[in-house]
Amino acid sequence: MSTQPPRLSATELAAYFAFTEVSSLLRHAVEKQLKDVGQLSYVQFQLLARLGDAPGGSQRMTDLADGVVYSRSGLTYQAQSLEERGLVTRAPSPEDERSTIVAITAAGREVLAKVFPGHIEAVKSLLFESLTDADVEALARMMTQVSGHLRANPPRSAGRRKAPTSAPASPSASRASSARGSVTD
Amino acid sequence: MSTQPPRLSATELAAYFAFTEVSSLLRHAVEKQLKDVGQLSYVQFQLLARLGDAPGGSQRMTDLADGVVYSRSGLTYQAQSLEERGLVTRAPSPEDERSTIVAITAAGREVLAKVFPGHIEAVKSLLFESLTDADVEALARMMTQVSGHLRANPPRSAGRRKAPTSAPASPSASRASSARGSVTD
DNA sequence: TATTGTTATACTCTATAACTATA
DNA sequence: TATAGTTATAGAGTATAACAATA
Repeated sequence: MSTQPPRLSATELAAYFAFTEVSSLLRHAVEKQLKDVGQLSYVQFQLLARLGDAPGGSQRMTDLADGVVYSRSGLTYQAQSLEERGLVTRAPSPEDERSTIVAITAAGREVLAKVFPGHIEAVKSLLFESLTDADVEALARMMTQVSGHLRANPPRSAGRRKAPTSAPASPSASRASSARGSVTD
Repeated sequence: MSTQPPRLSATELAAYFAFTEVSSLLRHAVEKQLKDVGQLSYVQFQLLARLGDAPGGSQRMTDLADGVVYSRSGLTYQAQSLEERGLVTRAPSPEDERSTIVAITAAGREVLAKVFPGHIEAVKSLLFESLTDADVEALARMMTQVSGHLRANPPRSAGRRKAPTSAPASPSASRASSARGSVTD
């Protein structure tokens, strides 16, 4: 009824389906492992892992959120949950009293350590076991490439506005600032 | 503290992280598009798409579930939701009165058609745009391989039991039967 | 008894909007 | 006014267990 619908080649379709299936199964398995072994959701694991890597084991809420893709309130929710379990602490930043500094505790590191082996094993056996070294290298290159592309082109609506019917976007300013893939998007 | 922890090579790590990030961002973008354009969750889209491909546009609940990885109740929930919106119908099978046959409706196909272009475009621009044809082919091969591997080796606990501390599970029977990667696992 | 599916229920997660406080 | 974070709240999704009906 309008512009030619975009198409995927047979190879692209196959790649997309298989990619989707793999990531879905892998994610599912990993989530189960994290939950079974460490009572952690995937997001919580990511947060802990980030903190574990961060210098000083701590980060501001905003920086933590960056990349974990959730809403601010979602991060607060998870951080609270982790704090209640004693895996992280939260304290106002001395430098900027508006900020909250989240820091991983020893207990947090323990959980991380407890969970890691199984996590890695799962990834190894599920994702890498059936790939050659060359494949893994190619995969790393491709995914890094795509990932960079995604970071550079923050997916907007990802399916452009429906029929706008009205003005083709007079920039109401405000939005723009979101610059680097902030929390929500 | 026990057996040598498994390790990932630097390349594997990079591949895993990038893979994870890509699949996460892609999934997020696709979910947004499906929701914006067709008020569909990803699962609902998958169900509709399956039905759309199925001969006669219909399938048994059990067969539908197979591969979508959710619990039976979860499928019932989604099927109900789709039925309420008139996108599918549900009726007992004539052959086996225990079974429920789910069939996509014309309205269901319309939604599918409405959602498809944006979906494909998103996949194209987010996943494939930065890859060469050769890359796509390699990706398809790898993912198909891994996917086959995963289907062959249904991820069990994916992270062996913790220290049981108590009774190591006296099998209350019942459970075992789940045989072929059924719904739940 | 085993299988198919639904219901009841509880819980986790996410998102929006309103709000507080600092800058 | 803009930024950082929290709270209140509502809604979607998932899982478990109990259940009903058919095979």
